[in-house]
Amino acid sequence: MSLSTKPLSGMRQRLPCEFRIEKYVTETLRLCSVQAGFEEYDGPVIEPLALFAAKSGGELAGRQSYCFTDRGGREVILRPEMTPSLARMVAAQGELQLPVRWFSMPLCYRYERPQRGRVREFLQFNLDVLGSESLAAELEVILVLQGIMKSFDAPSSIYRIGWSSRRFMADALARCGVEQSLAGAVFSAVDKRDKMKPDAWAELLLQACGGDSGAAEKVIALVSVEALSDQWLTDLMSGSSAFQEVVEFDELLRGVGVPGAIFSPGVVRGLDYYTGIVFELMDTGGENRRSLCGGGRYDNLAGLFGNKKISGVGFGLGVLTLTLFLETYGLISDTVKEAAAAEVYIAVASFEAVTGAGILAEFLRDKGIRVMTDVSGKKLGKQFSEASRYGIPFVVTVGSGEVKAGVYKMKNLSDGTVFTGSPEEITDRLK
RNA sequence: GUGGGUGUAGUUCAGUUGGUAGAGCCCCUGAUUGUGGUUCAGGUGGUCGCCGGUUCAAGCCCGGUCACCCACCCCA
Repeated sequence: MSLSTKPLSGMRQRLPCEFRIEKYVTETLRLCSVQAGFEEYDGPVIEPLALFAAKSGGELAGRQSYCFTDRGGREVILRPEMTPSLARMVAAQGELQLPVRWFSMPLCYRYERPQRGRVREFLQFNLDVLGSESLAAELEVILVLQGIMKSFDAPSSIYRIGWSSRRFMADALARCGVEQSLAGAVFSAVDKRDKMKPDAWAELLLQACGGDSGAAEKVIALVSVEALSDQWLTDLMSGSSAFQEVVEFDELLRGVGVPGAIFSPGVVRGLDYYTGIVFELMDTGGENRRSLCGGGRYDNLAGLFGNKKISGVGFGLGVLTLTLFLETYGLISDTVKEAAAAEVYIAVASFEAVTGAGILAEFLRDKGIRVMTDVSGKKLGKQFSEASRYGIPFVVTVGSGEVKAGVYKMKNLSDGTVFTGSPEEITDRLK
């Protein structure tokens, strides 16, 4: 029986032509982070199960995880996300000067059924500010997110950064008459609003409110609010400090100018550890309905590791979902997709010339030129085809005659012209 | 875990009421034995996902199974 030619379901392997695109995306993300003064970190792929059981969403550590018992009898998990590891790293650094701005590009694992934009092994870009309670941290993080979209030339018309606040919503729900014990269910119902038909959603919400139709109607009104200046809303929330914070944050966003950011009370996010401002980045078109990015403030994440209370704000961004988004809007240029593997191809006329070709290749490489030499041993015509297929613009032909004379012909494949000269002259020509 | 769809050449896909397995692209050879893209001529390549059933005869019908895709759940 022969082995399968496919990798395990949901595990990613990338051919060079695919990897090139991923690298372009990840390098752009890194550049944007570094530009805002963020530093890259990394953590272990395998973590103790308990690290996730405590704080992530319920399903994350349970049904949707790769977990097993290692040879030492420890319950371990292939990390489904990065934030708990980050919290531990920070908690362990007694001397760390806060705040810190860190980012990471970890491979994460979730055991769920693969679908579009969703696989079992995925890169999740993470960016966080830790140790600042100021709304300036939320602003900074959202500005980086906006900067990322700008770097990819994504116009603000094709995406939306919806934001809200957990604290505000908790307060607002109470004021709508939702019982405290039902708040979790109502949150989860609110989160589903965009995915359901209005009637069905209203029914679900009513259930979540424990059948209290008065409360349900108010929640519907709350979630439908589009402006913070809405009279009904300001009346409802008068005297609320959480609402005051939301208004303040809105002023910050307007002050700097973040056209993609829109206050959306319906945004609550699924992860349990978010406490304050939460936000997500959505594609406004129809093709990528999931959020590309989700984030927010968490106040007590490091609490797991002791008394130290560290507040943070950050987001996770799926590299694959982002890439799909960029591709559907044609934002990955042909120069990224078709980047040439080298600047010059050295065609070898006969095996006797291999040495000469190698010497020439080394000479050019020492000058910083990317050189591919033929290893196929096929006839020259085929070698030219090969160079052309790789998108390499120049071909230098090396045979025993050229080696003896020290003079080579270099053909420009785009216009067919031929340049003849010494290695130095060829170098100058290529520079 | 739930629901829907699709499995035919390396790839994208046709394949009529059941009657000899097809096309484009790719690849290989030649026209051109030291010069690519275009063109022309020719060629390689399939256990029709797998197992069973019906039939004189199955890519096609039936049952099962596996894989992949899409959606749900959850989330990036």
